[in-house]
Amino acid sequence: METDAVFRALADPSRRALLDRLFARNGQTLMELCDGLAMSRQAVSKHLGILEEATLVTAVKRGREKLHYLNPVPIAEIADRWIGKFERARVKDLVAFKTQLESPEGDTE
Amino acid sequence: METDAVFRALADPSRRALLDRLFARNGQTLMELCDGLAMSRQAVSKHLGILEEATLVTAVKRGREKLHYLNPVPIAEIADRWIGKFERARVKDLVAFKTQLESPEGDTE
DNA sequence: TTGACATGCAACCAAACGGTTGCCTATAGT
DNA sequence: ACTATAGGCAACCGTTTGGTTGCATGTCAA
Repeated sequence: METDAVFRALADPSRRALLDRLFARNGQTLMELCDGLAMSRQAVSKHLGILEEATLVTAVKRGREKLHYLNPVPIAEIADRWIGKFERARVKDLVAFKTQLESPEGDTE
Repeated sequence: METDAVFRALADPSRRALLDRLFARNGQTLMELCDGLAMSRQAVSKHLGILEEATLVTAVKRGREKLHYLNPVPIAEIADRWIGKFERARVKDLVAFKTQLESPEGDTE
């Protein structure tokens, strides 16, 4: 897996927002994903292209539309292979504790 | 936590390499971290500044040196709060896929 | 105290990035 | 057949980014 492409794709808040939207409802078209965002269709299309290149999003053409699907596997791989090595065990309890302290609701972003 | 700063800090391969180095041996000085990298000292210093701003690295001055320490908490928090939900999505999808395999007609509920 | 060493600061530069606009292609609906 | 709709492509633009160089500051050691 090209780890770098995944990290760079995740670096932009608009792209993370797009992943959030696909997480909320999978298989959306470009137009649907544009809806409500303060960006041109072409900007969203570029972001989706970057997400596709990082294999975080898979797209299927259906007629004149293009349906976009979230692929969480690369993220999970990063969590497993890269983040996991940073002393997951030692920190796990601390995170749970800190999370509870900071915001019982938890922020998604 | 400023999630965005962490994601942006992680987006650069040189910075991830620096985290790797600190993971291998914690508490290194700027000079030590420069060693072997094809970059000027100032470039490394900038990277460390960005990592510090993202709270991924903590630094302590000791005399004329500055010791850098890896702080894995922000990474673990991301894994927990943000990546975790996509992992759950993956599990869900796998379950759905498996269900469909087992009963192609779909469940009657 | 003088010189070497570790780091900080600021200006500068090319390249990448996020976004726009304009135009083109293909499919759907009437 | 014609028109509206969904999307793609490419040029362009301002800002950020990753890097450099030059100089300043602070600290150790002789």
